[in-house]
Amino acid sequence: MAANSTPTLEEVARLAGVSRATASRVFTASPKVSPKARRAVEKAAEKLQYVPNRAARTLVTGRTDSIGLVIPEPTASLFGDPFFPRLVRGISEVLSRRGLQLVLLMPQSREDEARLEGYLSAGHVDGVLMVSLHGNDPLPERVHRRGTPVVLGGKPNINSPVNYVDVDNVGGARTAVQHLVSLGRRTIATITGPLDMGAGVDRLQGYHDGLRDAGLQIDPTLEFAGDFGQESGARAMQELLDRRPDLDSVFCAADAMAAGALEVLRRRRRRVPQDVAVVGFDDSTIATSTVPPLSSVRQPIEEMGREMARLVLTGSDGPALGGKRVILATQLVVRASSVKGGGG
Amino acid sequence: MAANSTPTLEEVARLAGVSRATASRVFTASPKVSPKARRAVEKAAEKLQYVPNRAARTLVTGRTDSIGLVIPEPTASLFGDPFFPRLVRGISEVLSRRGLQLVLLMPQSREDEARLEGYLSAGHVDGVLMVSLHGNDPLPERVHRRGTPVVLGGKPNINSPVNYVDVDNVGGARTAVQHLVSLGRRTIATITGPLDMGAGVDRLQGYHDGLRDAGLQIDPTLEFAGDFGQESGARAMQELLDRRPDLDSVFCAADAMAAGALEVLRRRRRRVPQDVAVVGFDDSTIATSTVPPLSSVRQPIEEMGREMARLVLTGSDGPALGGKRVILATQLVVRASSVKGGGG
DNA sequence: GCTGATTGCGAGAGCGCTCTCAAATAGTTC
DNA sequence: GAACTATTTGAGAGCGCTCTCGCAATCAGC
Repeated sequence: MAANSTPTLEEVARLAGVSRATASRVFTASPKVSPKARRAVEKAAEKLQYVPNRAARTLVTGRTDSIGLVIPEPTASLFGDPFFPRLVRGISEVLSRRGLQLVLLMPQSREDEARLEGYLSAGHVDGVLMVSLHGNDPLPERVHRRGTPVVLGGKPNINSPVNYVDVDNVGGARTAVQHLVSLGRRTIATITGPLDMGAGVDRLQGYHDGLRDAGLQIDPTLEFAGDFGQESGARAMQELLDRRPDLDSVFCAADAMAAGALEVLRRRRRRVPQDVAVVGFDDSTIATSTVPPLSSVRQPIEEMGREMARLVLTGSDGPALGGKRVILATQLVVRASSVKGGGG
Repeated sequence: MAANSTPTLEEVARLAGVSRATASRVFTASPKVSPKARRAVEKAAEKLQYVPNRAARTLVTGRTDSIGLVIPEPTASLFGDPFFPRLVRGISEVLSRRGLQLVLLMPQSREDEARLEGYLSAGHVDGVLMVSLHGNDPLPERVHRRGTPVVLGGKPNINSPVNYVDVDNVGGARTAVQHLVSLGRRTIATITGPLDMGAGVDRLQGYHDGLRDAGLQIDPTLEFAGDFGQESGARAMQELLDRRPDLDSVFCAADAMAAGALEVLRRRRRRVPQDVAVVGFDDSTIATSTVPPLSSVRQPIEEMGREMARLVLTGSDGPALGGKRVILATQLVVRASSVKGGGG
């Protein structure tokens, strides 16, 4: 009934009739404690509802047993959809097994990012994962230099000593274009992502590669940049149709943009896929809810998460080995936006 | 050049030629330090790249200056869409101003939840926000009882002493039904959310209220439960059409379910809105990308986030006052799924 | 029943910081 | 310039925990 505040190890030890050291050993799963002493401590802890104070433990061990995942606000909004939970699922799978806690951090502003750097540097986490940063964000390098293991999700667009895991954006985009070519399309436009992001650049690269494979010309009038968002896809489609009424297909670097494009195509009375075939990227939930359903490039998001987690853990054991990178394969999913009656 | 590890306050103080206490005062923005001493400390800190060790500070102050936001995995997937970033934006807005760090926690499994309870109880955060838990999850109460301020987003479906903020689900659903009634619809079906969630129950309640307002009968054959997901909406719509081919409208407790319903209506050759009017809930991005665009009930998500943050902060100042609650108004957005040519 | 391992335990130092308290310094007033 | 008051400063305790060390207890071997 008494409102005593959180119990300490000291109190548990006293109640159990052992020393603080012995009680500590029970909670650190550390060597040899007699079954009798162990039971006594466990019982006392149970009775007092004892939970070890994390700050105290961290102070002495230097470990926090948690890993941070940094997702800048704009990213979170764009990938609204399953990207985010799927990534977390993959990461968690690996961390859970090791008893580590995942904490997500979403800076909303420059100001937040500054605080975040302090947070990460202050030893709040044992390692940091970051996804799809814009431009050449200095954060990963800064944190890396301070000795915290860092793993990026998505290739940084500057050369950087930081480890990263990425999906094969180039290959995926190339496959998408090859698919359109195999369908007999020859005037293939693209709505690119932001070109200050690795994914944006790489998907455009893959588009170019695909054209080259087929002996087609790269034509700037067939390219228009979006920002991965639906609105931008609609705007881009309008512009492209105005410029090139003869286009017979479009590769969109994101499903959301493809959804925007489909809307415009419908308004302009172009039949999909007969007049214009459309392929997206991400294979998000949007892909199955558009009319017609969207052919899209699927990414192994969970696997990316798992790989990121694995990488950050090897970093936090040994010294951070610089510049490790892992690239994961993508896969084309064909639906009715490119092949009449195609796919699910 | 020497690889000395993270500098301590001691070292900064020595370099600045002051005592540890004075140096500490500089970083805690605490009382009177002479400009001269302050400058010396700041210079030393800059030179050593000093960042205060958070664990040590927490150990003595008992504060962590961070607030946890718990989002169970299934929730994160369902609200794929902007819900999540918008909520975070609202919360961050308030926390940022106070210099607090928001950390997100996404338990993926029962096991994770157990660890999470430990994490929260171990004093890792000064307060906890939780959204849309299923059933009567014991976590909030447990954490609350341990003395950590807790605020729920969404009404818990059991009576609980825990503070919460919710949107007016009853009122929103009621308005949606009134809208359908005003359109002359009389056979109004509903696809409900999961009835072990507050939002599910309340929206059904609002549906009933709306019918009652209009003097219409509550008819169980017009109700079918979904899980807020698109698939479940499709299944529910099929079932409802089989049972009641005469229905002239349907209120869906989530946009994703409405999207599933629209798909089925299209397959069954029912024109929307002429034959069947559809209204969703959430006013998510899905609402504008369906064909036709979806009338939907908009929720003030950011405001909910802000309110949650404010509430948890008052809790962490004074003693946690039990059972404070805040309900925020919703708003109907009319589009073409209920009114021909209607809305955006 | 004595010696030498082996195992279980407690004493105590100390992680890096904040904060109280009293000493030192600077500033006023008559 | 003495007597005070206001302002800065430093010494030191201690937050709750882990972990090294050395001692006590147990056990095996002969």
